[in-house]
Amino acid sequence: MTEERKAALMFKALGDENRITILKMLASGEKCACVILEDMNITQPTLSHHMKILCDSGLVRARKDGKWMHYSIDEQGFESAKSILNNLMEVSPDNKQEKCC
Amino acid sequence: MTEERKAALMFKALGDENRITILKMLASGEKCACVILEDMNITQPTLSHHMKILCDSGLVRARKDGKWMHYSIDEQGFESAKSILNNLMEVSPDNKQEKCC
DNA sequence: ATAACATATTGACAATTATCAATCTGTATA
DNA sequence: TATACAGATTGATAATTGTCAATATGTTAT
Repeated sequence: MTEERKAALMFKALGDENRITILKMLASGEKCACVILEDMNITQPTLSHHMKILCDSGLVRARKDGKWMHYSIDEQGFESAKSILNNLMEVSPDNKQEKCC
Repeated sequence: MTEERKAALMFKALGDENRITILKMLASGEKCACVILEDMNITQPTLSHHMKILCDSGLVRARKDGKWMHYSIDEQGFESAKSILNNLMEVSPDNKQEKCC
């Protein structure tokens, strides 16, 4: 997978209003799915869908406890997002300044 | 507009492979549209569409010079993106830890 | 075992977004 | 003024993504 694709996937995960709301909730600590669901105007399958995207992106970790799923921010994933954002600004060797028209 | 919506819009702008490629090109300095277009496998209207999204998000600035458009990274927009990302982690007053199931 | 519950998965549909061809607008130049 | 060029806009279509109802899976309690 290209760097560009990786970056785009990470930001796609962040590019949804409901997922931002979920991340903000998780900022205050681990939450189980049912608590997140209560505070949001979406159905349970939709929440499950969003949690999958957040976990796949590395931004969120899941912990199973009996029949409950507990979700929390994955700090490492967030650091990764930050460095992807920072790396965008850095000039790569194959990306030299071209003479413009 | 809610904070969540603003954040989602910023990350949506970043959540496209072609736009990431464009941003990487701009990292090495200002480029005119025709140069960007040459290096990418998209048509001129599609590029124009992406540039609009990047400019609207505040990540890129446009400068008109005769019939050419020159685009460059807007550092302030990038700082804004970074702080949105950082603010996600911060606990807001209305976002207290709830007792979980 | 059975029932109740939490979450995941599936499949269908709606909304959004990316893309292109055609056309329009504005600018420079012959 | 006429022509050529750069980029924006429009309208149509394809691809992707978000959403829900229905159902499946796995877990706890009766």
